[in-house]
Amino acid sequence: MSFVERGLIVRRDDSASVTYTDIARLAGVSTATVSRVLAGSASVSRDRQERVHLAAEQLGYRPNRAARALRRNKSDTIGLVVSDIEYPPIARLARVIESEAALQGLGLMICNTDESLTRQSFYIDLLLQERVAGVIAMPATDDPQQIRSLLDSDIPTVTVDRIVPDHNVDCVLIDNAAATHALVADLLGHQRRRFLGIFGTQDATPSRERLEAVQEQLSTRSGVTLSVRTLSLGSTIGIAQATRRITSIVQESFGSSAYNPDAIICSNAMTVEIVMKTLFERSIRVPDEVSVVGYDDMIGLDLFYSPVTVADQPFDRIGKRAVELLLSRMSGDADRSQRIIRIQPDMQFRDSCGGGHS
Amino acid sequence: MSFVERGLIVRRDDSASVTYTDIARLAGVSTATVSRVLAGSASVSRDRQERVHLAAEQLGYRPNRAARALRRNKSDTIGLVVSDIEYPPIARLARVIESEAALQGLGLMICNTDESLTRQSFYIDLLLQERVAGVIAMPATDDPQQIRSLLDSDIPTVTVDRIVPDHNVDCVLIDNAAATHALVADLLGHQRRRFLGIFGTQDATPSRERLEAVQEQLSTRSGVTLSVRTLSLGSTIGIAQATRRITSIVQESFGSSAYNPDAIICSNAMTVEIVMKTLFERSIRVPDEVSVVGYDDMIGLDLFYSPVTVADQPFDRIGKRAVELLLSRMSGDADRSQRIIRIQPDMQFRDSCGGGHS
DNA sequence: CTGAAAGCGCTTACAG
DNA sequence: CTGAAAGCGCTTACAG
Repeated sequence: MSFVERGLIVRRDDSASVTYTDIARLAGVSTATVSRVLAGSASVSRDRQERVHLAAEQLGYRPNRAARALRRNKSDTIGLVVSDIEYPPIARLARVIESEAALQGLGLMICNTDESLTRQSFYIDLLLQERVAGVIAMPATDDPQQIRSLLDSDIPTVTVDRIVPDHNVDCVLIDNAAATHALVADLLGHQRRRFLGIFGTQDATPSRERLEAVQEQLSTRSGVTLSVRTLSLGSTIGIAQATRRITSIVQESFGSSAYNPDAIICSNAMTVEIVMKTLFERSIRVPDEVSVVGYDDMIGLDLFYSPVTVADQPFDRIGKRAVELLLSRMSGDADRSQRIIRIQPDMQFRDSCGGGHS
Repeated sequence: MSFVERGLIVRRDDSASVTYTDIARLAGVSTATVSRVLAGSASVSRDRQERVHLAAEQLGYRPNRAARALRRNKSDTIGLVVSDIEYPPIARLARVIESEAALQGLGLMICNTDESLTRQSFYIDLLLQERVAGVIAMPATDDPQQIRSLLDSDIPTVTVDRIVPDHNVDCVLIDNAAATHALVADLLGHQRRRFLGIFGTQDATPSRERLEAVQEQLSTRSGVTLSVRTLSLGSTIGIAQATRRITSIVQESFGSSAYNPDAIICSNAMTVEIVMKTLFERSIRVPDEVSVVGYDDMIGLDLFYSPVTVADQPFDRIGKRAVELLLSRMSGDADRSQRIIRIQPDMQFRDSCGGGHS
């Protein structure tokens, strides 16, 4: 072990670990050769290759990722920046990305922003300090300024779900217009005429595209009305308050002098959940009195008292594509234009729309 | 910037970053002093402290975590080893741990094992390569041999949910006996007499403790029967096959010549979901014909066609305690005996048990 | 309180 | 194909 010959000035406080020096000595080669063999890079004679591999194994060599990262100014870790890992579709995204990253020997660092721009900046800074090899992000907003330091770095970045207008970031997201059209068509097919749309922040791609699509689709219909409520950025109000907000939107929408929608479009699965709960508590029957549809599937949604029709975002496929794009950027082709990949939604027609898919 | 004076042998391929050398020069101090100031360690004159902080700010200094990790042989990252980040209670655990870690400036690396011992070993090795500052793990089994290299390292480790018999690992988990007693008591209160228990691998703490508790509690009751089915370790069969297994357990349990339970105890929320789905598809009414209870709450479970009674594991509190224990281990007191913290379950009595909590 | 200097474990341009 | 050597950006024991 090299510790026997290390200077005495600084002592390691943990059990000595095996280094290239140890392997080199045992294999009778230089550390440069050890590096070449273990990195599988430059060509080394077969004989030496074997000796190095054997020595490494005998000594139980374990690479030191920090040393490698320092030398190469790039770690073998990628960062995942998301709003909320607890949101089931995002958990699925994380799972897929983690699994693909592991295949490349890359670690995955999770960064949960709660859609707070402050936390988002904090995490981007942390990832820059870490010199991560790449970042997959679902930024709180589409604003490039909010992730400026990441864009200005040379760290390959791919966004998911949200298009940041910058040539340096690819994006993978579903076809929100197609998803919306399918949902609205199903509602119209069930003779729904009074729509209530509950959408998220218009500072991010999905809710903006979805709202636009609904408005466009309904604008040509006569006798059909649309009432829209948008929520502000998650961070600015917090989850508890968002829940209260949605609950009150639903409550205010029903009653003798209210809008009384016969269809509610919810921009995500949490909204679906809150809406369904509020309707249940107020004994407003789904789908008899009102249809409910949403975006994003979630485990159990098909077992609700009225199974909910949704346009699922297939985050397993989205995650895989995102990793593909990221790896491609990581392996060099950095100076090209922005790639935007659209994935088709996975429609789940269930009873909440009116039963018997139209 | 220091790049102007760096040797020419190796060129940085990215934009030059600010280092201690730059700060030291601008502040007119040594790099040692810069380190002392920015690490907030040894005492430095107020005057120099200010100059260093000012210089760091002016230059837009960003620490290099790899360099620090290499020098200290320990990174500012902790590892989280879990079976499946997509399982909602675990997603919550990850969220809490991530949030607590961020408060300490620690990154969180996610390791998803799918309960595969191979993947578990792979990830432990990765975390060792990373020289993580600590690990919180939900190991696939209680067997210390499976995480031997982690235990043999000097990396502080805390387990969650599963007790690994080794003095070097603290553990935080719920009081499985109390949870079980509460569930069984509720079932008995609703005159249930024919129990079917579907438990997970007996190689891990929770299912073992729960099964023991059920058996013990029912053994003193006359006229009450218990049929037990246990599933093997997740990895050995995979999720799809586990689903099929549970589905067929339920299907085989009902029919003229079958056991026909009037109460099903499910060892986790995924089992609850599969059982509820199978019963729904077979039109077996809950709770009229059979009660269903489980462990772990999950969003939406209260909106099921029959809201499900569960003993929730409060993973937010569990996660916080785990981080506390880990930080305490990380700050030194490593050579003490194993600490085991029991958290009380959070009972959610709902209709699936028979309505109107007994 | 402070600085000069060594060294953490790798990678790689250079010179054979 | 191979090795000697420099250097990545920090931290810290040592000597003032």
